[in-house]
Amino acid sequence: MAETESRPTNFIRQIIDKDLQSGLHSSVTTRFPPEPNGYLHIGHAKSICLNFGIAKDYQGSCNLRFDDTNPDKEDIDFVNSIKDDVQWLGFQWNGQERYSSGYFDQLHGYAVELIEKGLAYVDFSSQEQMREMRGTLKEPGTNSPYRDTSVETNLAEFAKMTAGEYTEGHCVLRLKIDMTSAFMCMRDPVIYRVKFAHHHQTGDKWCVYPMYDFTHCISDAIEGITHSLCTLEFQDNRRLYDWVIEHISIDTQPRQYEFSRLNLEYTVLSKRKLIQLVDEKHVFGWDDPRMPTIAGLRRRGYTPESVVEFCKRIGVTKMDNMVEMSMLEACIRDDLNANASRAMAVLDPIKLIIENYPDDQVENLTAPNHPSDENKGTRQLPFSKEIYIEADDFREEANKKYKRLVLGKEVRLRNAYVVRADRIEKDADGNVTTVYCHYDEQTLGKDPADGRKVKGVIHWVSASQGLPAEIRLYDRLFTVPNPAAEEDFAACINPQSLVIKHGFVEPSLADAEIGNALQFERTGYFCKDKDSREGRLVFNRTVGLRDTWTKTDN
RNA sequence: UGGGGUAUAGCCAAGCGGUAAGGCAGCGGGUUUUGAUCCCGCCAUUCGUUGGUUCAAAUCCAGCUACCCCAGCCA
Repeated sequence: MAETESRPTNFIRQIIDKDLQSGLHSSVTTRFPPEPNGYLHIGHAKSICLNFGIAKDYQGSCNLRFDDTNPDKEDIDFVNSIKDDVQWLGFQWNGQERYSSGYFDQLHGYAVELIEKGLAYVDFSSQEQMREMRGTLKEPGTNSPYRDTSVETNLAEFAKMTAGEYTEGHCVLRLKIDMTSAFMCMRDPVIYRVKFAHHHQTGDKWCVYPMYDFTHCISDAIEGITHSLCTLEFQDNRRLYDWVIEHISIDTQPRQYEFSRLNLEYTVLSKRKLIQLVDEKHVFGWDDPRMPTIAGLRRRGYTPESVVEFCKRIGVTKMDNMVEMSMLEACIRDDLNANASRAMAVLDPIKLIIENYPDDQVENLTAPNHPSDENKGTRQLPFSKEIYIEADDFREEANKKYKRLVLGKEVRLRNAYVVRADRIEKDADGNVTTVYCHYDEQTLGKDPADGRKVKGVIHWVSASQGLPAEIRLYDRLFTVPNPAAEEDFAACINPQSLVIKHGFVEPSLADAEIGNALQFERTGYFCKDKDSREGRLVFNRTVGLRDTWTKTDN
């Protein structure tokens, strides 16, 4: 595909360049740290490409770490799908995958250390009380009555928490920082809560679980992460990240840098909303081809190369953004134009009968699989007296701008002969059902000998040899560019996001591979769906061909 | 006067004191047995705004404006 050859340059790579030049670091270690509470989406792809891309370009390494500190929301199925998706994108993490839960013992030890230093305390205030004491954005908070509990008592109480002697919500372990800080996250943040939940990695070993802010920075430090990259909403949390690292006995010093998350028009990219789409059955599942998930894009026919290229094109900055869908579509078209084999399929068939063609003759025409890449070879295309053409490709009358078949005029059948439409048959509703025509048998592979010009070319499928197929056409999932900004985003789901056609495809597609990209000429890019069964072909439209005609004229 | 961030074309985005890259989209034209592809051309006298410093400012300074994030025992 047409890749932008230059290496990406962005503010994070500039920081890394500086750190390497100054000798602060001699190598780079990054990490991709998803919480296994859902499937990965295209926004995660941006982070994956950033983290793994940096590791690759700087000869460093990138860890895959599951940030699994909240067993209520997490599931082993999600960790498996995430591993699959990262590998599908073409990246390999350093060694085994890691888990924050793998550090629970160490994390607990650091919590005890902070208690011993008088920097953490067990708080028995209710959640409501804690909220009141936290203050507001403009007013400082007030100290908890438990803030001055002795170290010995705190040690004992935390031990009891850990031993399961307190119920959920009864108490938490908090850091003792500053209840008047302008950073809300520094107002004595909770770092451990009681939770009697089964964990997919640690089972029932724990009934206290550490919070994100306490876990993430320490996990980074344990793994020797040099540059911890996350999204903008964690900018305030960086103060807490640094505070924790500074106050525990650990000798590495990871630094956090934040970049803006991806927003894509006409879809949603928040885990919560995607979960809702699946749970409320607005889509058929996480891998529904309309979903912006990696699994959905894959099933839709997007290639890993196209997704990586997209991430390269959108760049990495700190600016809030809303990327147009056309950017993503351009990436997959670039890839598939170069790499997809061509085929013919008729989505809205009407019959075309060639009256001067022998009744039972079936001719095997040879067609190239790609217009410019001869290495892709050729295929056999059976031609017969009765064929299907697209209903849109015929009109009883039309102006000269219409380059298809018109009654009394000629058109080229792609890879075959020139035909002239003579008469038609209509159904009760007045729709054309059959076009009768004559073909010029001298026009196979060459223009008419008498020099007459035939400007139009239309695709077709032999009626007797073609295979019936279900063809699924996808459109944007939402009717508005920014559904996340709506009061009820689910109310903006596009009712036309899936349109099913029953058409015919050329017989060479009988054993197409699931997911393998094809171009249905003049129509778009497609791939066979996993729902296909013996005798029941199902194709997904990945993206239509660029179309500068139906847009303007018609 | 809570704090933290961000402002360059319709969208994404380079730029880092020396006179506005690139991509997407769009618009013209050429080639074409895909209205695709490909090719050629056009598309910011101006960088949120107002001042200041300078021979020189998108880049430095000050004020202003707009937008995003923060008051989970979520991440």
